[in-house]
Amino acid sequence: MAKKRKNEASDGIRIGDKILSLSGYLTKKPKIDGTSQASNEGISTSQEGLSTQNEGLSSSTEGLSRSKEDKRSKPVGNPKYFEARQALPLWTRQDDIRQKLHQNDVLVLVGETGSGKSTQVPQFLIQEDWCQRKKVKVKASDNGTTQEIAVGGMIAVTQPRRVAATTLAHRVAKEANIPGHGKKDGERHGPLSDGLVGYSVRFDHRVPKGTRIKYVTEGMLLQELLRDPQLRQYSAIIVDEIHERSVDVDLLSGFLKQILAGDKAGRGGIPLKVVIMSATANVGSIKKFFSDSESEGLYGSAPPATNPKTSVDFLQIEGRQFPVEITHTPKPVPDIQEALLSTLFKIHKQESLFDKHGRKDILAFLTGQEEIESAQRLIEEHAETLPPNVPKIAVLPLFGQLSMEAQHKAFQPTKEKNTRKIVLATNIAETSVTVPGVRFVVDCGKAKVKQYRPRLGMESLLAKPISKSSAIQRAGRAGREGPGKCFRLYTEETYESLEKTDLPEILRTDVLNAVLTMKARGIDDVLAFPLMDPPEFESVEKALLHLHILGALADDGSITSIGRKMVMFPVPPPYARVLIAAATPKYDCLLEVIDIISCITAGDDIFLQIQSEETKEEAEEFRKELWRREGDLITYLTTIQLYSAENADRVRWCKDRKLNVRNMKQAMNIRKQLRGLCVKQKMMEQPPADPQPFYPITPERAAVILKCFLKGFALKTAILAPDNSYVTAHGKHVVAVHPASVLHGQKKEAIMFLEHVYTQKNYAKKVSAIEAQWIVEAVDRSS
DNA sequence: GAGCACTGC
Repeated sequence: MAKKRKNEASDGIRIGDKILSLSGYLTKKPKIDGTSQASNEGISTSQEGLSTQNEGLSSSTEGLSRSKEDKRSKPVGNPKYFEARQALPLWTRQDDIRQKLHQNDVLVLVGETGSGKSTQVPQFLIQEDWCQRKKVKVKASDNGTTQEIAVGGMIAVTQPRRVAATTLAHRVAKEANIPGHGKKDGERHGPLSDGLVGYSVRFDHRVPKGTRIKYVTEGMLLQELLRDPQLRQYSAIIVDEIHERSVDVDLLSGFLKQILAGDKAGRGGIPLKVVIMSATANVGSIKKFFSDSESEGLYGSAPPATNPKTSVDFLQIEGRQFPVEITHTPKPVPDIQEALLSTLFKIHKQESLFDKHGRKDILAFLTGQEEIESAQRLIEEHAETLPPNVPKIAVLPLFGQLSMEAQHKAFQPTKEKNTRKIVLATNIAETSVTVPGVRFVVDCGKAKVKQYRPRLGMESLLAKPISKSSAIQRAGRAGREGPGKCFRLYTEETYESLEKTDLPEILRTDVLNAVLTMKARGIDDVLAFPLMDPPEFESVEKALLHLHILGALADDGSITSIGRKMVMFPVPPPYARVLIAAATPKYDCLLEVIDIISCITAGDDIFLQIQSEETKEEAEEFRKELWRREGDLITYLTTIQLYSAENADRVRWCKDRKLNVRNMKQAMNIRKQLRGLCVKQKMMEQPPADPQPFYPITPERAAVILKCFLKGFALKTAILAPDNSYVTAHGKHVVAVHPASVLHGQKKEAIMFLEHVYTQKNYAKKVSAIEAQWIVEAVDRSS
């Protein structure tokens, strides 16, 4: 992998009439002398293959006394769960795990679904000597005085999703807490009040006194890093589900690598142990990333590594999966819908509805809503023609934009006795949710992926071939409850031609937030930051320039006070910039801006798409009261203001207007969080509590709010051309107003859009009507 | 006239 820095010569970049010097953060740091790093001592790497045969044997006893180990192999915690825990594939390997971490700082653990790694590994480690809290003396960095602090004692387990973190915490709390111990009077809600196990996710924190194991979302640990760069309260960090490769986990890996390679002075000499857990076996690059002492940054320079020896070990645990028989098509299929239909009905006719393991339902992976809905129609039509002696079919769609109830239906067994369930799902069923009862998987081999194009400054959302790893994951969904079958609607050659793994998110998204995250955590030379998959130089450069335009970075590339303020808000940097502008006397519209940003960042659109024609008319009658000529942002504002003024039945209110109830609730959570943060940042006074009476916003006020949004989105504007198309002010692309926008089909002098996605066309989403003159004013930094 | 999936003191 050539990580050569391009554009070495660029010493200034023109933005409008301004030349920005990049010398401050594009200079290559001198490479650290390699002599001490050249030796490989201490790096004991992979023992793949061997380790799986070791099952049941606790191998070597070096470094640990035998008797101690024996004692530890017995479960600690609630006896009620001993039997289930001892049956887990991981159980017999616990001495191995302890041994490896006793000798090494990093353990890469591969364990398939059902191996029990997320629940058991922290429990195996918590009693280790190195995992105990210790009092140490550290020198304060500012005045050089020595102070005594406590280091370690806790284990953090990171998860990509909030639900995973909270459910795992509850599960482990039940297992680990000895009943009746430590429970205080009046604390009767759930085992988490006992201590030992806690969790911390956005909007929900339960970290009782005495917590030793803490489940957190990846973003939450990144946030903790802002306060404590050495993660001093932790003895170990367990990074779970690293194979999902979120941007957050990539950044976290970089910071962990730096802590591991650092001189440990900030931790009073106490090392941090790291367990990296993956459900897929292709962890070669991850092992290499953590063991390479000659750590390459994005473009070849190294972090200050005073302790180059990071020893990495490896262990693979077999999962608890039933075998899945995989069938490919002999020839490429010309029509996916046709192939799907014939495969589904072949399975349905040939396979029994039940066996000793239970139901035998079908899960089909398709690309998106449109494909799912047309397939549903075809299947239902064809099902009508089935002879009466064949079981019936119930088709259930499953995708993110569906209501909670509709999604729930896909998880529940069919009520009718003689009926087979066919779930037609997007990628949501690959990672986020598990559909019970599935014994057959049909895989179309594609998925829609969002990809950021740094050069165009826009995203695309298109169906692309999945990776091998994803295909294996999909097939695995057939073997959770009994032996299964997977039918791939593509040839074996096509499978062999697939990429090994998916493109990690950091290579698919705008790195704007990632770069600001690094800058705020003391990374001056972001190009030297260690990443498993460094983005292209141009992407980083674009992000740096964009952050400079937003005022988050100074001319020399250092973070500004605005930038520091921006990272306090859990929203993308342009939104954070708008929040800060809204608090200034010039705009003075913070409450309204918080309302709008809450709606936008609550998830997908708060307005549900309307399925049938009849409900459409009805809902549109209700929605008319929300629509505003100024565009989508002011429409969101009106919506959330009316929603929060609603006293009677908010769920009913949403249903009438076809609003996503879940997202509206989420928006209210975000609103509360943002208001709290703004009060804390002294950007406003404590606002009055809900419900507040609703007053429709005046056009003048709406103009102020939109001007304020331009402080974050001046680049995302377009002007109406003589041919009635909108041409972007930046880049001169033609954009069409997305059909979901209230401004769709309307002609305005100019528009501002918060999102820019290529699907069928170049679409502008979250659109507002503006005046061309406002764009000029917004770009002027002095105002 | 169109909508992969997550997430953040």
